[in-house]
Amino acid sequence: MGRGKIEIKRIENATNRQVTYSKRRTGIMKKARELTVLCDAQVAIIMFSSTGKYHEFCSPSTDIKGIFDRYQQAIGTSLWIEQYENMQRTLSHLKDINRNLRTEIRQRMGEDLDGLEFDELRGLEQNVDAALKEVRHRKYHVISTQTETYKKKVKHSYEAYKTLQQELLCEEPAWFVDNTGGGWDGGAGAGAAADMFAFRVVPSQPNLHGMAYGGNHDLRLG
Amino acid sequence: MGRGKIEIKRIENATNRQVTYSKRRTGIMKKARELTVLCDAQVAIIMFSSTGKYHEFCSPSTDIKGIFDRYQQAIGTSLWIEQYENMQRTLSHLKDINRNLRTEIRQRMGEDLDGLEFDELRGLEQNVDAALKEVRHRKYHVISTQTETYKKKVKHSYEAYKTLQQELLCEEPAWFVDNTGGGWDGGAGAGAAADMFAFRVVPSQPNLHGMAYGGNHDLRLG
DNA sequence: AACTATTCATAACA
DNA sequence: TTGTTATGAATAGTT
Repeated sequence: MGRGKIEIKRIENATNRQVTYSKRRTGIMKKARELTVLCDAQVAIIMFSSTGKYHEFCSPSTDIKGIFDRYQQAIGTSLWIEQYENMQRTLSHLKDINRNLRTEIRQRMGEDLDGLEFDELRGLEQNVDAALKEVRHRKYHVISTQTETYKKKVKHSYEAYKTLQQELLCEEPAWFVDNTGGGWDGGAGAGAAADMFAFRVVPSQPNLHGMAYGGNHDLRLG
Repeated sequence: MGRGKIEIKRIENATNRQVTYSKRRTGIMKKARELTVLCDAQVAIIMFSSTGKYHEFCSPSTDIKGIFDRYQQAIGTSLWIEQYENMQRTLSHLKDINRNLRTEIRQRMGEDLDGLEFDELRGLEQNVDAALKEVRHRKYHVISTQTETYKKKVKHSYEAYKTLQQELLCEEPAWFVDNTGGGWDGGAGAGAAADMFAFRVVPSQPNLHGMAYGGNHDLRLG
């Protein structure tokens, strides 16, 4: 079809190649459109020229993605579907784990215990009891560490004050005398620290901030 | 081209349509192959006939997936990417939630407490303490329910025995006399139930079966 | 981008 | 189905 038969091999002349690509591409697209109409078929064509230019054809009433999804189904399984189904599996596995974790937390909070056997309840009790001891231990550790820290701070503060007082009394006693009325003593350090904790600890809320141990979790699935 | 020009519209005769589909399909595939060779192009074609039969063409040195990946790049972004990224997001969100849940469980087990403030520790302690009370309460409920059940069973059993004994003594006293030596009494019911629990409860393992509250969880991510 | 001499694809038929 | 063939379409080389 043309002024002479041509051999089907790569056209070396780049211009010629480009022209032929353009003409034949149009021809194929037309044929595809005709096939679509005449035979009620679904057709998708994607083409890249040697210069990287891109063209596509797709029968109406669908799109490339639609035909490709169908193609993947037809071909059995593969390409993205495998990847996709893997993710789906991972997802539902994660959801299962999630559900179990939430159940365990609720049970560790003393909820949803109806399904448990006696032995399980006893095990849970022992475990929670042990945990409670651990938490208390840690709490005491933290409070005593903080207390020590405050004792040291107060002590340092007191020493700094003493030093300053000495220096001032030597150099300029007059304006400082008024402030000596209340007085400081070494024992005040520990006392102040203890008071501070008494204040911080006792009146604060039973419920926690941060990780919300008050059972305020969103226990639905995310 | 053919023994007469045809109008480009759906061929109503199904057989004709099928024949035309087959012939024209072959034609398009040939054209595509020629384009591939002549113009050094990449071509992918997917076709579905109206009867659902599937055919494809793909230029050599690549495959359908390859061309589609290139297509998606060319078109910018889209098709499955959005879907895929949604799943990816959901997945990593679930992983985050799981990690938090595991952390909470560990903390409720008395582990990983180093990062907690004093207030958090105090809240955790109160919460675990309350949970412990709940679990104990439930445990006592279960054991007392079971005890009641056993009491009733033993009582019924005893009554059945009494009835049977009465009937046998009236009708055929001879062969039954040997078995009366051990004797049953009303109080034995409660006693037997209590013994059974003593046996079931005391020697069993500290660790639990089933949900494994012994801390035997796989706390890595699934 | 048009033109046209050719070859090719295929509609109807067997 | 598959093959044949008369005919319309596609297009290679040219302008």
